[in-house]
Amino acid sequence: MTIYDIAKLAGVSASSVSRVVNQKPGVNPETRQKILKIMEKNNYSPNAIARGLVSQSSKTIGILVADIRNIHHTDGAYYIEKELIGLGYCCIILNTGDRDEDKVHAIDILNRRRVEGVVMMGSIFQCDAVKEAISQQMSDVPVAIVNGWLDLPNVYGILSDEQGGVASCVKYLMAKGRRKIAFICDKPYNPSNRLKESGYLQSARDLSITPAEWSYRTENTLEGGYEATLQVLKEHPDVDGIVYAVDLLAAGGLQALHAQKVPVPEQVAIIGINNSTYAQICSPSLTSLDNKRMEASVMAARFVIDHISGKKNPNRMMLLPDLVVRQST
Amino acid sequence: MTIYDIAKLAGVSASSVSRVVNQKPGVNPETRQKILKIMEKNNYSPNAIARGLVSQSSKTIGILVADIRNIHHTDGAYYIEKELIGLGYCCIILNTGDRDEDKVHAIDILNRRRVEGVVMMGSIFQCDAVKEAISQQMSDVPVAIVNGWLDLPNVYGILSDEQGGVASCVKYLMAKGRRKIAFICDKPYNPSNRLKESGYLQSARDLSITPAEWSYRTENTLEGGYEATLQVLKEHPDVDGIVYAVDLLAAGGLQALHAQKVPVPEQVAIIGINNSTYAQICSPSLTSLDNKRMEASVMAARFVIDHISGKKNPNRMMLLPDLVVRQST
DNA sequence: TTGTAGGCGTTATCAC
DNA sequence: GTGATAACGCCTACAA
Repeated sequence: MTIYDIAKLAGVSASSVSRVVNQKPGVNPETRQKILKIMEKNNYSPNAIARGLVSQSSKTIGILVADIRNIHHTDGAYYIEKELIGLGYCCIILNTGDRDEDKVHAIDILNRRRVEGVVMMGSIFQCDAVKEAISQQMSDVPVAIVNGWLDLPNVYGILSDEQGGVASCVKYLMAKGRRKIAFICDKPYNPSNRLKESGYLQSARDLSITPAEWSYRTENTLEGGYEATLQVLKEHPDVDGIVYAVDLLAAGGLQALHAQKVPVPEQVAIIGINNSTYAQICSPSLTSLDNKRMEASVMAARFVIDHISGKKNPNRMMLLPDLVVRQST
Repeated sequence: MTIYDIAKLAGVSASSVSRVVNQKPGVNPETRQKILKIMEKNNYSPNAIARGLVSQSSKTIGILVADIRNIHHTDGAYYIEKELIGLGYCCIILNTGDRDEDKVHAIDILNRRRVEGVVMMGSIFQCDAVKEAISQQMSDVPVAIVNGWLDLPNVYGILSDEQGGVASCVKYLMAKGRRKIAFICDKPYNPSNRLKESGYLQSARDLSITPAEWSYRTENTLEGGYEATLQVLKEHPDVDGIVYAVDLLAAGGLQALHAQKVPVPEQVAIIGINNSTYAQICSPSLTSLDNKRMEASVMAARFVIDHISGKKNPNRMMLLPDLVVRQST
């Protein structure tokens, strides 16, 4: 059912139908009613693809996520979709995984579909491969990176002060009298994790330990946190505080501490990052660093929209995390 | 940059370029190389919108979710996207919320974009409003509903035996000697929850209680589970088992039981549903009903693809849940 | 092997 | 207030 079909049924031209569909003036009220009625009867629905072709606008935004199952990313996607849907945009969400070629491939897919903006969730998109792909293929649409940044004119970086955040976690534990503080990070060596690690290494210099020997890496799973924590306990029986790069790891660590009958927070105090539901569910509940992912996601969507509608924004900004104190410290 | 631009640069016609782009035969190898080189140099990328218009196929699938932040739904979306991306499809994910008009509106959006298939995640899409919208606007594309079903020729229902699942939870508790078993369900009165509730009510008839007085409803949040559990303890101090409709509620319940110094599972055994990460994180870890959401999601994607490629499948099928036993029982 | 012409469904620009 | 007509970028006969 096209505007031509409707036009034929109504005994008018396609242009008149188009005017009615788009609620434009310059059509006789009676004709309009007639057309409207026929459209309704045949439940006509305009073809967004044809519309996109002629108007040169897809009304589509791409969202790139390493893994949509990671709540931390999905939460952001929710707010982005919410911001955009009201403006007539749809979101195409692509899971890229963490391989460079797949990230570039995803950008290619979005480019072919002529998306009008892109939001990338996570620091793994802060890499040369993505930078090159953007500058080659998407140099004319806004790209916002949540928790990352690339030095290109059309890229907006909404960063979180991860380094300072982790440092504040360490300092909080120190203020509580802890001196043997370990750090357990998830594996992917992405910019975010590097910052977290360096935040730990720097602030831990004030401790009576060799920080590098107290910094661990493991898989971002419950088991990963469990195993790494056992290792910490084995290599450093005198540990009295652990900062985990992610709540999920802390949850796994908590189970390891329980298994070893180590009282939390009495003997070992622990802190997670993300302030997720996991942190609330754990027992004892987890003190966790709120790194403002939601706010960052909303900003990302706004920056993309603003760019489309010609409004200016700074290319780079940083949000400051807050520590949410619960029972584990 | 269009095929015409490339054609001009290469001194050939647009159709030759088109043939090269689509890797079709009937073009001189040398010409092909020349065109290829020019495409590369100008990093030409075909316009999927124009292509969609002429080929009458959007290569797009819509995914409807009440709330993408609900891991239970997102997990499914992940598998669906994974199945489809390799076939050249992209997914548009829409958060509908639970209001009928918003669900219908979402269907309208997908229809305008001429999606070639739809997957709806969750039983809330099993309702008359959606049924009417589908039969009016999307009667010619496959629609798969995960955990729901509508009696229309183009709709596939991949159901989970929620009723039997909850009944088996109750029976498992009975086999463990429990006799005072309560049921706490989340609020939305959707088909899934009705089935869960009736599964409880039926199997609880074998107990020495009045089931209706032991069946509760609350918000689907940690606090909801907490409060409802306190209420159960208050109204039925002799409770010795609780089945929660969702792991998150059980996690909240666990906190309430802890707060009231009720030992789990010694005094009260509890079971959740979904077998999510929450169940693993809790302490004690939660026995939980695995309702095969992942498998159902993969099936949904398959059915949609099969329908598009002309393969037949049953309109309705049911997956059987498994109980995953952990420490809470 | 190559090029031309028509059409996919819409919108926008003109005439009338 | 209306209706032709030409784009938009691509694909596919069909003709050369």
